[in-house]
Amino acid sequence: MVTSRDVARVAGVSQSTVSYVMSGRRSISAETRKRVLDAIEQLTYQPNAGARALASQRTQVIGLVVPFGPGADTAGLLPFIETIASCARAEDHDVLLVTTDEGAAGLTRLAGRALCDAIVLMDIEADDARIPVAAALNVPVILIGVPDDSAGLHCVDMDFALAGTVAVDEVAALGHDRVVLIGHAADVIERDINFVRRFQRGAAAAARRHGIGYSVVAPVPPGAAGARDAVERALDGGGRPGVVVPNSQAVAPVLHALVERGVVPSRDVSLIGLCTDAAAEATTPAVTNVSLEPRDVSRRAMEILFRLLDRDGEPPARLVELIPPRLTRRDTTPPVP
Amino acid sequence: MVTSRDVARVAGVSQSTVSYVMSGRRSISAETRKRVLDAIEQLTYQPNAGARALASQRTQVIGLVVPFGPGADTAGLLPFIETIASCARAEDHDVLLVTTDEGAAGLTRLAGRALCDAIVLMDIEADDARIPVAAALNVPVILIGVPDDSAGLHCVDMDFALAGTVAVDEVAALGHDRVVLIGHAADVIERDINFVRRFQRGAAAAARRHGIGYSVVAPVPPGAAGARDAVERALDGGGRPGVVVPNSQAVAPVLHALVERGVVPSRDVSLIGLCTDAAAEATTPAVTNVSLEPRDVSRRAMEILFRLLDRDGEPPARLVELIPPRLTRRDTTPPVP
DNA sequence: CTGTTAGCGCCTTCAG
DNA sequence: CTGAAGGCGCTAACAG
Repeated sequence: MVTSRDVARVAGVSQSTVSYVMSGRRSISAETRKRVLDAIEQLTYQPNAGARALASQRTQVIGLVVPFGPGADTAGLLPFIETIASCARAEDHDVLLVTTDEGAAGLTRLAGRALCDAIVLMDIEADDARIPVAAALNVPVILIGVPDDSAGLHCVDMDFALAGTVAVDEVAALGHDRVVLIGHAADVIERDINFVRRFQRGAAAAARRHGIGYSVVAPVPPGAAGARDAVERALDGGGRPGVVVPNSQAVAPVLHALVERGVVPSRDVSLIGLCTDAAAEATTPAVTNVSLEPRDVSRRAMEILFRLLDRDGEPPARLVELIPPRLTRRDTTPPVP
Repeated sequence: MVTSRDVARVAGVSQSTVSYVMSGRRSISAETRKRVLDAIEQLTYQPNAGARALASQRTQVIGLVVPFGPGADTAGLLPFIETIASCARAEDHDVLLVTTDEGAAGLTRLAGRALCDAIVLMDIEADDARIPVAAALNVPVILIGVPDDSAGLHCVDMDFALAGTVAVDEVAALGHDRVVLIGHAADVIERDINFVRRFQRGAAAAARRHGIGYSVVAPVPPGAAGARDAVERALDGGGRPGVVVPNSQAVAPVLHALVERGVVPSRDVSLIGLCTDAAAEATTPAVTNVSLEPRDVSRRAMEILFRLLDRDGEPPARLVELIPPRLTRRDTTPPVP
């Protein structure tokens, strides 16, 4: 292993000068700097992360707590992780992965052992036992998701209420006289991730405003059978409803269940999914969707987190930030009149 | 921050005794041990990771290099990451995420800065520029994927050749007189991940052995149009072919393209996908599949990696290990006669 | 502008 | 069975 002392010897300077050249926290003559940088290059020196962390109290690591394990909404997770990793690297940080099944213990471990400088916490439940623990840590924490009480922690999430509004606005604009939400599986509802409620609230309010019918079919068991049954109930009211599916997992099954019954989306019904663009384009026909923009959410979360890490950069005053969704018209809705 | 000296003071012992109680590398009287453990509990002491790494030359971190970024096979990635994280935690290690787009630089950073004790490298190309770099590092490396030349590194992968064999064996057992492979997108073939070749080799050999027809439709552009076109060509030969789709992304589109044409899987053709069980169950109807067992592969990889980390535990003599696939019969093939 | 020095918190050898 | 002491490699005062 090559240390900064080796570099110092080769460059003919003191070890601390090497340190200062790397950190830039002191002015160094051009000539000395060059000698040091040359020595660094020649020896392919890299600073030891543990030693640096010990001395500086900075690990340059972001802890990321992701929902793995049973019952996790594992589907759209990758774009989050990917964006978070890339934002971290852009600020010269690395990402340490911790899984949700460690619970609050994972958080205290991250902070207590000084494994990271800041934490991103995903998969937040409405009444999440980890929130008070997270709030008491001595490192900044950002939540992706909005709990009932964030205990003073900053949160970023998609704007599910607005997503509901946007979806129902579109249904109304397409001239339907009623909208049916085909909702979530029972376990998701029970876990009480509050986006379910938030979406429905936005959708219901929009329906009321437009004066169109509003109903919810839920819970929807996962798989083809559950979707078939839900579609059956959704079409029960007759007419030409707008069908909104605020559940990524259910979009494809519902679509297939409709097609199976000979119901042609865009002609007989309108179908709008709440899912990623990738998922919306993967089905046949491609589904008109309200997108969850995981990348925007993650990017914003990291922005706030790094502001929290800088003592000078003031963090945003607003504790909760909601990222607006985007509607993309595809093949399961007719053109807007 | 509470340190081991604080614990020592409270317990009335020396700091080194605290260290020995935690590591167990020295026999400690029952009474002393209890006093120390009580103090640890009382103060909720946790050892500082940086200090420990500096002193012990062990970070208790596994570096995981995952294929994010453009053109990555992002689909079935999560089970790998999840399993690797869980195996790491089971051995009291954490996982540091590095993305493929850092290339070889990511590897030298992980090792050079002593950010981790060992590295898992995924998404290996046949002629991968990172292999020689990885082989020269001073930390153990395990490859998930098999390059042409592993430079002495241990590799684990799915047995794609056997997967091809198993799929075609099933097609033959179902009485089809020809099998059609609906292959990969052009970019995957060009990237030269060698599983494409391996699968086709196994499939072709099996077809020859059974004396049935064998043809490949490739490249297949992503999306519904590409699938429709591929299905058209696949059915061109007439009769009642067995269709094998060794491309997770294409399984659903191909299925839908078949249904669209009024071809009923299991009655008119047999359809076998190469994909995860989750993906196979997500379509309607559920697809008979040969599963890639990412969990088995990851588990085995971590097993080898930790053996490589133990100086006493001898690593397996065999450098390349292939995990056998598993065939699950679902709704797109008839019952085996 | 540069060098010297005192830790950061823990592991581990050497003494007892 | 336990303590004392040195050092892991780096940062950041303090002293010129």
